[in-house]
Amino acid sequence: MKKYDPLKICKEEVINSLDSALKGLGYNEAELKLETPPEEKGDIALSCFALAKVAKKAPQEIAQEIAGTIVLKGNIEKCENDGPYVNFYINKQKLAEITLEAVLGLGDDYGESQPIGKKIILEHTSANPTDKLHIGRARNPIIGDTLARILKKAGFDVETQFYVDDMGKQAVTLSYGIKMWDTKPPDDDSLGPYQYGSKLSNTSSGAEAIKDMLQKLEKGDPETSEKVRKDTKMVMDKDITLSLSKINVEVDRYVHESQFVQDGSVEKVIDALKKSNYCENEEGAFYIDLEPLSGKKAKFFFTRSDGTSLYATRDIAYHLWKFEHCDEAINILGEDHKLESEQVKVGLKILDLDKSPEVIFYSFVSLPEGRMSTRKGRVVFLDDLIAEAVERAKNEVIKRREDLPEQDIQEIAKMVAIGAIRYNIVGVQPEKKIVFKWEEALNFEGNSAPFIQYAYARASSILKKAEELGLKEYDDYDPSLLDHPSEFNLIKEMARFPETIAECAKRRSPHLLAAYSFGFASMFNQFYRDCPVLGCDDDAIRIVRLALVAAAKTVLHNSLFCLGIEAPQKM
RNA sequence: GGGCUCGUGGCCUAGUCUGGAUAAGGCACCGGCCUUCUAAGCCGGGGAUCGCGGGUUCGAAUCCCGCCGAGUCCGCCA
Repeated sequence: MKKYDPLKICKEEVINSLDSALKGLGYNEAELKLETPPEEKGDIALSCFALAKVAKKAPQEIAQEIAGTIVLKGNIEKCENDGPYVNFYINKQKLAEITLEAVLGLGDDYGESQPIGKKIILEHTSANPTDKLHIGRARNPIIGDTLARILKKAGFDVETQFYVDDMGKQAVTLSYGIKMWDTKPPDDDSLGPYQYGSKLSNTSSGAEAIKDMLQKLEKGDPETSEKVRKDTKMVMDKDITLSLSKINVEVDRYVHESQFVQDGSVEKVIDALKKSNYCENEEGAFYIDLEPLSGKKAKFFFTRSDGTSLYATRDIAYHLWKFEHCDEAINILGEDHKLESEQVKVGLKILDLDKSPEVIFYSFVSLPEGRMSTRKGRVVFLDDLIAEAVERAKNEVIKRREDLPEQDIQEIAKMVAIGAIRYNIVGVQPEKKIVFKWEEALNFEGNSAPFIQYAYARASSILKKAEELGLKEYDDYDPSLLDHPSEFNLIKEMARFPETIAECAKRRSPHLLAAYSFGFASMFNQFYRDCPVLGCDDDAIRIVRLALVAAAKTVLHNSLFCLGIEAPQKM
């Protein structure tokens, strides 16, 4: 497996020679942490501060000793002492050889790890099926889908799930809004069915009707269940699943909340929680006191006084089911769900489950005017963002490529627009809040998806022209002919891809992949400037550069794929 | 008021987990590069008391404490 990870091969060689050198010098218990030195100071470095502490010697001295005794072999050609550091230099031609072999040999599989044999259920989005998605909620599928793609590449068996809330007050409110629409439509035509139901819930008759429907729903009344299912499905199909597919997000499984009420598992959760020592009762409603269990000064109500369940109660049943089907569960949730998530974790612990979901919380997206609010009409919907992005991208394409037919322009505009949206959101750490600005969300240059797509299009264009020139065979390239720094920088960055994927998966950090992809595209652009491929007058060099371009194209493709961004052949 | 999160050039972000080599990019600004594979690109330049104050350490953007500012939660809502 390690032969698929060129950088790892080199690092292991460094570790092996360090091991023997350190043993020879009497530093037996050393734990070796390798780092990446600044440019021009080699490829792999060992800092000797930790050793200095154990050996009670100056780190400079130790570094010097190591550099003096180390025996190098394989792909490492040089080792230098620089102050408290030992810097290792990889043989550039050899790195080129093993990297190109790995990338060209594996193609789309380059960067992929062997199957780990672990199943992860990754729940994301799970937006209320009451309304269309706005850009704040859109952070959820973008983080979730990207992470799912990365985890798959890293060897996990991943299933993504969307938890459809077809129970509870909001679902009933939607249904009631739709029901009343026929009898007496709202005066205010800006209201959607959910907002209408919500408005009616402020009247005593509305509140009464909703409460009545809710009880029927929870007791499994067939007519009510059927209506709510139908109404929520309508919103899911029309407003949510469709929007998600526009940004390249396909969810593997939609899990309905009602399932857990109907199969009795929610009832079992309630019974079990009631037996807990931390359970208390307030006017007929049951709750768990969270303070002794998690230090949070809050009451976790898991039934209403009429005995019906609450959201977190049902979520516990869902998680019990989840853990019957996976080894690890990851949830992507808005930061407003922190307490609810804590309730679920506490509930699972009370029910003696030793597993707990790992949760990634993201901060809200706000507008420059302030927090988004549907009620105040201060909101940007995902569909509108997409439409605007496609429109602007189309103008950009037309500006540059008036030669292309309408259909190509449209396709490229779509790829660029969706890419820009996804990249812009996934590039930021989830816990940082985002203030939405059109010019940033639709940024098409610099650190953006189109920058990466452009590098891909350039690589594609070279290969296509090569083929037209009859140069489609470059299997017998000779890596030893490479010697330009831009070629080696590109190779080095390429060699880092498998490690990057593994790191992103381990840290559950999709934003690191965005940064890597941008850096790699930048390397490619520098190579493009410095090293003519088709125009190269030496046949053999042209061949090896073609191989390099093909490999770069593969890495760009694999990066973009994991980011859920399409790779255009031309733009 | 209490809990959790965030604070890095004019603006946006990486680096924080795991403390180490001159704090890394992008946008904007200034100056260059299209008779050679797509200028959505490339090269150069200016611009940072890493919110503030203490502490730990040979060494702190990074770890600890306090303060200030912002977000979020503290519903028999989801």
